[in-house]
Amino acid sequence: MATIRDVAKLAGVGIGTVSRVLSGKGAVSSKTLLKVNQAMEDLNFTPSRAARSLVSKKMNTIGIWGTKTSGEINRRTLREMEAELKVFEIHLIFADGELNSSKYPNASRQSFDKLINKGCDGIIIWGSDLPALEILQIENEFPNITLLNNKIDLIDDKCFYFDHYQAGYVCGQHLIDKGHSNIACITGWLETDDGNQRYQGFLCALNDNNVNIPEELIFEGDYTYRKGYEGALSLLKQDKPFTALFCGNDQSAMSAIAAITNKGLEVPNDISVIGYDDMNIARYTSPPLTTVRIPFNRMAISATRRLLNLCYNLELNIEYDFPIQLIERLSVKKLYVQ
Amino acid sequence: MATIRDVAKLAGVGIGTVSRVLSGKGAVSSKTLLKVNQAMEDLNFTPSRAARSLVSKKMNTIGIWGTKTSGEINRRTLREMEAELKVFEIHLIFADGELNSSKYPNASRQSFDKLINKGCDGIIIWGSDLPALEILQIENEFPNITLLNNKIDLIDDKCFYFDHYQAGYVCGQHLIDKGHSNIACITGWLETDDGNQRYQGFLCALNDNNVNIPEELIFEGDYTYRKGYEGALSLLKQDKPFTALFCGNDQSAMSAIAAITNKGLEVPNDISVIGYDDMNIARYTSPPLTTVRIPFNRMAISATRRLLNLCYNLELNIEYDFPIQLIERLSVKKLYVQ
DNA sequence: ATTATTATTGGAACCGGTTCCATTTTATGT
DNA sequence: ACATAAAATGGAACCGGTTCCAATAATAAT
Repeated sequence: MATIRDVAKLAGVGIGTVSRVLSGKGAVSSKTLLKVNQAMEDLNFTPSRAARSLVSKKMNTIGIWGTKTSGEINRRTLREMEAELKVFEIHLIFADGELNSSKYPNASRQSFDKLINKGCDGIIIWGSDLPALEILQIENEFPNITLLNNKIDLIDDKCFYFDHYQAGYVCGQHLIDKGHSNIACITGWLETDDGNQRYQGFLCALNDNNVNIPEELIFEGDYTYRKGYEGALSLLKQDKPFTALFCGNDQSAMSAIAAITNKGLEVPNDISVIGYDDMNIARYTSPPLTTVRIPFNRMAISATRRLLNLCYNLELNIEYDFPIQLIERLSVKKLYVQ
Repeated sequence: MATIRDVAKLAGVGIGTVSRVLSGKGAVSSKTLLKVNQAMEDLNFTPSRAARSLVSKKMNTIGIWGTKTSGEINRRTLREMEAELKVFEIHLIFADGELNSSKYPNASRQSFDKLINKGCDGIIIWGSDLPALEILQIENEFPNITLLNNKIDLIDDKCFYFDHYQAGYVCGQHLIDKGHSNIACITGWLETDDGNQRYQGFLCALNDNNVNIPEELIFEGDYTYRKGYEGALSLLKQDKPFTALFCGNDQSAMSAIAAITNKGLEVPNDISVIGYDDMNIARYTSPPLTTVRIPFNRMAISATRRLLNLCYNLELNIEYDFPIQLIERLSVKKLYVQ
């Protein structure tokens, strides 16, 4: 509740001096420094965010935006992002328009305008809901954006993403290396870029090894438990036997395993299953899940830092390379030819 | 970027008039209203949050605070809370001090002061990390708080919680109703109130039915997958056979089932398992998980609304009663005495 | 000792809203 | 038509910081 003028009066100095102490910029003699600090202490003074924002035209707030996929944002990831922000007293808010951009063309664009104008200093755009062209347009007017899990060549230095294609390839190759050639697939959400990429990579691995996969053994999922379960059930019903199953993420892999097990089959003895993400629970399932690990947190942190650099002229370290890693556990088994 | 003065100039009126149009309070003739609205439209005017906050002394932001348990905050819950807030253009921020209050006494209290002074208008305190006495003290100085998953009698109208005791009781009773009398338990995190309550309720049910449970069959967990897995392994190693297992939450139940299965036993044929929470995945496990459903989202929304009422003199509807519900699936089986 | 530099300091002006009151315009009553 | 009440309006003052510059004090140079 104490203002800078209260502090100035108590310390017997001018408000300019207090301001200089606050910012640490500008010369202040050591005696005055002491007096002012004491006064601030005595009055339990905290500078008003609002007043600061008013003059600096910075909200000290950044937003996360992403209509579709942000539902799955991991709380741990958010916490780590916040830890980065807290150092600079920046707030993190959710800038999701619940408006779907395809349903209301320009709606998302408008919500962006408002946000960037008044709501926050920069935005992390999560996922690939917005067409690249629109993002480029936005970036042109408002350079303070960063892309997470999306890649646009023209602004590559603001993009943080994995090579999902390669990760998908690794999964496919792994199943083949283990001797499988009758392989089924429950895809991720194909409306998202990354869902598509991991699927294409997987397909490419099979192709490179001259393994082909009948259409009936491809089930289009959407990353949910439900689709994983239903997908496995549906695949099992086809008249095409398979010994291995690639799932677009761990969630669908887990529920697919449940479905397979509930049908009286065994993983991995009857069917091997490979997931994608390495969720926490992946090591505590039955059987423990073979999957591909994505260092998502590190990526999110770099996206955050890049945005901080953009918004507040900082020079935090950033990384752009996020290697994926195959985690072999017990849900994929070597197939010996009888 | 346009200010209220720009609008006033363009519309040919005074700034007071524009302000009146903005707030909707105070008399404005219909012609001026039209002119002003047109000017705002033309200039794509959005009032500055910072300027508003400066004079209103409201940050239009509320915080969520909770050091320990907030790690598990469900993203869906957060989204629903935000939907409530968005209507009033209120931001939601995380006010977590990562400081543990027991490790740094008063640290949490201080972070509170700062937050309430300058950072946000009110705070939802999640869980029971802070001692009741301290919360009461805080509430005395800063009435704009709301408790989620915590109960303090003196400020009951600001508390939103379940009867975890009763829910625990229901779980215990259910196992007994199904004919079990050799029952093991992997507790939730006993350092949290709700972890304790569900455990005590469970114990009470057994006691009321004259079932007693040897100490060896109680494993102290902490809600994590890891402890669920380790706990089940540890219980299995004791020399005390049991036919049913109560777990403090679904996560530990799931990993306990995995551990049991990996040891070559079957759920529910050898051991019945009951969980707690009804997570999304609970219906897609093998076997599908019997559990108790907690309408957490509804509770969080009421806590949010109550806080809105407090902070901004609103009168949104609130509910205080959140009935729990036993969800019977297949992980608990009726035991027939041989 | 005197002047030129440099360090320190105080405070007016400003950021963009809201509040409030004096003033002008319009409507109502007789 | 005139007095009076009510409606509409303009803008100064303010919220609590930052910025910037003129004024003053301290130090160095001649």
